[in-house]
Formats: sequence, C-alpha cells, structure tokens
Amino acid sequence: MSIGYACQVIGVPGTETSRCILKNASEDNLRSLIYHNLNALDAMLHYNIDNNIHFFRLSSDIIPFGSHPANQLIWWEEFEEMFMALGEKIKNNNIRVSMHPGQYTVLNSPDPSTIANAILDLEYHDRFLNALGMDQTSKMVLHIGGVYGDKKEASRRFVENFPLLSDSIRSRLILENDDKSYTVEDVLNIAYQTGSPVVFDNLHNAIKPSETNCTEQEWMLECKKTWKEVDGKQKIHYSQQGKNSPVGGHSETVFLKPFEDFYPLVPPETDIMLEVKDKNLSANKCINTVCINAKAVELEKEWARYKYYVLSRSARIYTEVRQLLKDKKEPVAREFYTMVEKAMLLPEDMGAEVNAAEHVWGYISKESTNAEKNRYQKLITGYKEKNSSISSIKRHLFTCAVKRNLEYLMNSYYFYI
DNA sequence: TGACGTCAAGATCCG
DNA sequence: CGGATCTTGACGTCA
Repeated sequence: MSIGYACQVIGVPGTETSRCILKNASEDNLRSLIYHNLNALDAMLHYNIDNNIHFFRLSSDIIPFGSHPANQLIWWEEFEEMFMALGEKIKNNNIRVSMHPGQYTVLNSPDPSTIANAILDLEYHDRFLNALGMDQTSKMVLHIGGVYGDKKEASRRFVENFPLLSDSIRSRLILENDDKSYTVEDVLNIAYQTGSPVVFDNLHNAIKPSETNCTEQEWMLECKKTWKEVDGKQKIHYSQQGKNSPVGGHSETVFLKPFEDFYPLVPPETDIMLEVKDKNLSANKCINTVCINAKAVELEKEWARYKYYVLSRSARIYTEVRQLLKDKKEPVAREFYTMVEKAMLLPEDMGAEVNAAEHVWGYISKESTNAEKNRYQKLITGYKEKNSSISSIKRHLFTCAVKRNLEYLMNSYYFYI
C-alpha cells in the first residue's frame, strides 16, 4: 500500500516547474524550460525518496506544449540521458509514477479534430513515460469525456475510438469516474469492453453516485477485478470536499479523521493517490500516521517545517505540540497532525501572526541591512493597522531568508500554507 | 458567451 | 526600479 500525491512539491525550493505562453514558445526557450523542469523533477524525486513517498503523479507540464505543434523538438532524444538517469532513480528507489492528461483530452468527442488532439496528447504522455523507461505499471489516467445528449452513444464512441490508440498507450490507460457525467458503474461498463483497469475516485463517486446502490468498499472491489497482474497494484484516488470550495473542489489538506475512516475500506495492496491542495504535506501526514506510525523522534523533521506555521496560528497549540514531542509517549503521529489541523482551522489571529513573524525575523535581524529592517518594521506596522496583509510580511521574510540561504527557514511551511 | 480548473507567466499598477 | 497585485493562457464541454 503506497500513498502518493500529484505533480508538485510544496515548500521545497528547486522543485518548481516553469512554462511559457504560446507566442514565447521558441525552440531555445522550450529547450531551456525542459532542461529546467527535468532538473526540478529530479529535485521532486529526491524529496520523495527522502520522505518515504513511493507513489507520485508526474506533471504534464514538464514538456511545455508537449502535444502541441508549437513544440517540434525531439525532446525524448535530445534529453535522453537526463530521462535515463531520472528513470533509473525512479526504479532504483521503487517509486511508482503515473500521469493524468487533463479534462481537455477527450477521446469520445463527435469532433474528429478533438479526437486527433486527444490521441496526440496521449502519445505525448506515453512517450514521456517510455523515455523514463517505465513499464506497463506506470499508468495514464483518463476520464471518459462528454455526453453530448446521449451517454450510451458517447460511451459507444469511446469504445470505438479505443483501438485507434497504440499498444503502448492502451496498455497504460486506466479509466476514472468523474463528478459530472460518468459514474463508476458507467466507467466499469466501458472498461469491460476496452479491457482497461478502473480507478475509483471517492469524491467523484460521492457527488455523482451510480444508479446501482453499492458502498465505496464494494465499488473498490469491483474495480479491483479490472486490474491484471501486468497492470501492477490497483490505484484509487482519494480526496475530501473543500469546506469553502465549489462542489468537487479539493480540501486544503487531507483531514486525518475521515481518511482513517476510509482507509480500512480500501482493498489490500492498493495505491492511493491523494488529490489535495497541500500535496506532499498531506502525503507525509497520511504515511506517517497510517503506514508507519511514526515515532516522536521521526516527527521532529515534520515539526521543524510546521513549527512557525503553527506558532503563527496559535502559541498555545505550538506549546502543546512541543510538549507532545518532548514526552514521547508513543504513538504520537495522530495526535501531532491533529494538533496541526486544529491550528489550520483557526481564524487568522493578528497577535499570533506578529509573534511568529518576530520569531522568524530573529533569524535575520542581526545581519540585516537598514533597508530590510525598515521594510520589515513598515510592513509590521501596516499589518497591525490593517493596511497590509500578513502575506506581504511573509514574502519579505522569505526574500531575506533566500538571500542568506537560510535553509532551515526556506524549508518552513510557514511560507507556503 | 462564460464558467469550469490550473498556476505560473505576463501585464500593469504602485510607491 | 523593485515589488505587489491583477489578468491571461490553453484546452473542450455544457449551461
């Protein structure tokens, strides 16, 4: 059972990908963006290895305009060595990678040019995984597409178009239920005909349930039957409805309580992809709690990154967490993350924010320039008088930390959530 | 015709 | 001029 997250690493400098707009997509620019993004991917893998994360979705944006005529580079040859090295890193560290073409890749459209573009996009993703040397267990997730007023006919068209895809693509494709049109039951019926494995998405299933009334556990077991030996472990998507988001919007973090209620329902030997705004933070939280039941000493690394954030929400919770880790009464992972969640749910408190900012400033103040000091004081005053936001203070502090390469600060979640 | 989702790039504004 | 904030992009479907 691996727990993973999608595309981005929060809070680790060097993992950011870059892009460009169409009019700037010159050969040279694309080349340097790809080079930059492959290095970013290397940093992401390094982070995952360091944090015991063995399941990861690769961003489709690593090759800008990867399936667009604007990009004519033979990138898989030009960057072959980098791809090989990345692939070795993935394999040697037992990481499972997957990709997820976006909502605009529609294989069942009535418009032939849309289908042609969808095929090009699937070819791009497949080529990317092949360049890394990934086998058939590295999957590409796809939704069924539009309904066009007739779901039966649209489903039939999906099945009809499926053989247009290459062997490699067909062996990688897995199909997911969505929250608008195709229920897990609809997807299973299509997948029986294409021979594709099915990804169960719990939030989509909750928003758009199947006509047949089955529990989440029953649907996951139905999906499990579509996974063959060569496909590797069954995959599911897990997310929670965001409190202030539109229906289907993902939560800021994966709250432990509902996740731990769900987890026992998941069939054994299943990989769980978390879809959540705080990405790797939630992956670490869930892995440390349900997979390895991390000890206090192992949570120190997490605490180092969370501490100023927690302090900025509540000095009281900050003290509680310190006490918890000091007492070392095992197990503490659940208590630790529950306290962090409690801090996240608090409304912004000006006193707590200023207090935390002062603590962080303490790292910088002694060797700061007058300009930095003045700016800091001005921002604090502005914040207290409600003329500016806490984020402008954080931005300034972060810039100062980066200038001095203060890694301990730069890695703090305080700046990212 | 605009919302949907994504999030950095690009554009513009501000002091 | 640097930094902050707002808008755009690139895709297809659907109301």
